[in-house]
Amino acid sequence: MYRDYYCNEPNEKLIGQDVKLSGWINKRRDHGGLLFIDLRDRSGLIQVVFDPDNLKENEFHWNQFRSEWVIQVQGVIQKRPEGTENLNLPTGKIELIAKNYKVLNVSKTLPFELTDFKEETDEIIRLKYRYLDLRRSQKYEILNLRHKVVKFIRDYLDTNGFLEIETPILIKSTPEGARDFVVPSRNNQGQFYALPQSPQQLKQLLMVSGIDKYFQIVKCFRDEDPRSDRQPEFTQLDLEMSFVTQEDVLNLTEEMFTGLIKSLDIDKKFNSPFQRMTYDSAMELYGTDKPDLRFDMQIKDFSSLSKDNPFKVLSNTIKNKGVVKGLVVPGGSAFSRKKIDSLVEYTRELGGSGLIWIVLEENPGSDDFEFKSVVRKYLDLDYVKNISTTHNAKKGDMILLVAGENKHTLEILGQLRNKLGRDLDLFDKNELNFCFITDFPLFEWDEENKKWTSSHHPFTMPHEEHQNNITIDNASDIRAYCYDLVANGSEIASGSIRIHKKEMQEEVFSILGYSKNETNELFSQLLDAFEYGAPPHGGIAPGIDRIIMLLSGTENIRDVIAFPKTQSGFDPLFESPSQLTAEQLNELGISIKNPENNSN
RNA sequence: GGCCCCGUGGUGUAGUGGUCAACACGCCGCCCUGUCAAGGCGGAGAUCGCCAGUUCGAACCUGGUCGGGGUCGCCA
Repeated sequence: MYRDYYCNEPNEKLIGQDVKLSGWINKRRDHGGLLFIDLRDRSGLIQVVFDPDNLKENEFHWNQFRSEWVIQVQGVIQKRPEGTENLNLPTGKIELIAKNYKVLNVSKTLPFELTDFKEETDEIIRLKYRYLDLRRSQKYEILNLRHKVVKFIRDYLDTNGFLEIETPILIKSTPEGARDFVVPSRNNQGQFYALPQSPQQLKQLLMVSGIDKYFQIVKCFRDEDPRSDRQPEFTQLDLEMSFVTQEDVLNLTEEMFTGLIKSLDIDKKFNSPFQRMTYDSAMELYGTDKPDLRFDMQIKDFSSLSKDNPFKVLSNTIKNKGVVKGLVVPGGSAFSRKKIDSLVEYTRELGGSGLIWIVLEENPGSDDFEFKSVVRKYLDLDYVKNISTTHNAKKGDMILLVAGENKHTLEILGQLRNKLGRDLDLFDKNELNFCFITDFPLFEWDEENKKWTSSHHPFTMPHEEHQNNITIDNASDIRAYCYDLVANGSEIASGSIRIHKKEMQEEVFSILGYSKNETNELFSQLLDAFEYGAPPHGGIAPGIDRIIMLLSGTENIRDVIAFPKTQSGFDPLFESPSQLTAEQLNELGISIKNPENNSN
């Protein structure tokens, strides 16, 4: 036996007892004739005292000890002498007096320090030595949190009658959605599997099988550029239920998330019940389908007040079927000119033609209304008074206006709103604000490829009133039983009620531009199944990584994944992706187009 | 693919045209029996990501390139 306790377990009740502990040397304080070490494992630290009077001889003398050596110590737990307690440590009132020890392994000097008080080492170095980075307590806590979340979900869904079922990782490439990661087949040269972007069709087939309630905590793969909240492989809780309506799925989701957060001992407050908002109002009020509702500052419509304005930038936009919309920034008059200019620049980076800012000046002791703006000479006082009154802007505030096409204008203002929320500290970092966004459009117009695409995925059920009229002509009007769970401006889960009738599914595919042949080729496994009594069904898929980000307060998805990849999809630890040998390529029947990229 | 930011001993930083590239932590050695981010003294360790250019002279300026981060496109 290597140990009797984890390092943080001994307490005053064990005083006088003989115990054995094992762990890493976190820190060594060598006083010449006396050595203190902090012995560390995943649970924490305990101070061990090496005093020559108490120690047996050993192959290593204790003054050879170095950081990160792995040792086993046997000794007696002792109350620390008066005045030497360390209240920063849970074990700070006691210490282990070493009587015997064994060096289980030595360690080279680490490439970076694990101490918490230093500034963070460059991430690429930490990823290369991820196994060392993960020794740090903050990293362990995140992995522990992740374990608890997944454990809760499994228990909760088990209690509610769900079956956890595995689905294949080697499946078939489909043209919809993200780029696939592909795997060449040796037995079928020239043919490829694809890794699932999600087990979507498989779980629907399980519903046809009568499984009724399915879930899986499963890796999904999308060969698209990573972001701070996106990795090429990530984990979803994929779940599906038969004989359910949208309301059933949302209620289950809400109950699960509420129960989850309550089960965790974390310092976060959250709203209950969750808010509900349609996609259309989210876009109109917040300029995004994932609004951060921890703060207000809704987008306001200034169009009708601006349509006759002599300032052509405003009136001409309205004439050309555009809009003038904007934000009232509370206390915005305190912004420096430099700060305002950076907002204008930010708007341009987002593709906006410009940002009109109007600072309503604070005039203590006077009722005079005055304002500042770079377009001051084009704007009259009455207009500014008018829009201020209508949209409740007060002295000391700033009005920001964007003129242009409606959707683009809203999206720009949505991003500006998020930036201002961050810059002005408008929200409480310890708050979790959950909201279901519902009634997404079934289709979206893809301007680049001049075709309709699914806004969620092609298996989404349209609302009843559109079900008998799924045509190209009204494609933009069709709303769907499709929903997202959004928290603090981040999409946490996404789901829908699915189509379960072959004819309706075929109508949707035809609007997406698939011929009958293509539909059969790519989706016959699902369409055939629908002919054998497919039940109504629907589900949702929360992103596990994002849930952990939210709960742990981290801003980067790499922090919640044990072995993540960089933004270029590189794994610095294994140095993958990597080349194959000539024999491997030959066996797969693959030749490399640019041999200079493969020197094997 | 576009845009923005970053790259200096092992780690984190300073250094914006001119002698041996500075500091902290870490590391090595010596001293030290109550420290806990121990302390004291001493020491080693960097051709400033890479390539080219400008210049009498480049860590510093310019161009390119590689790597990292953020973001837009992309992500059914």
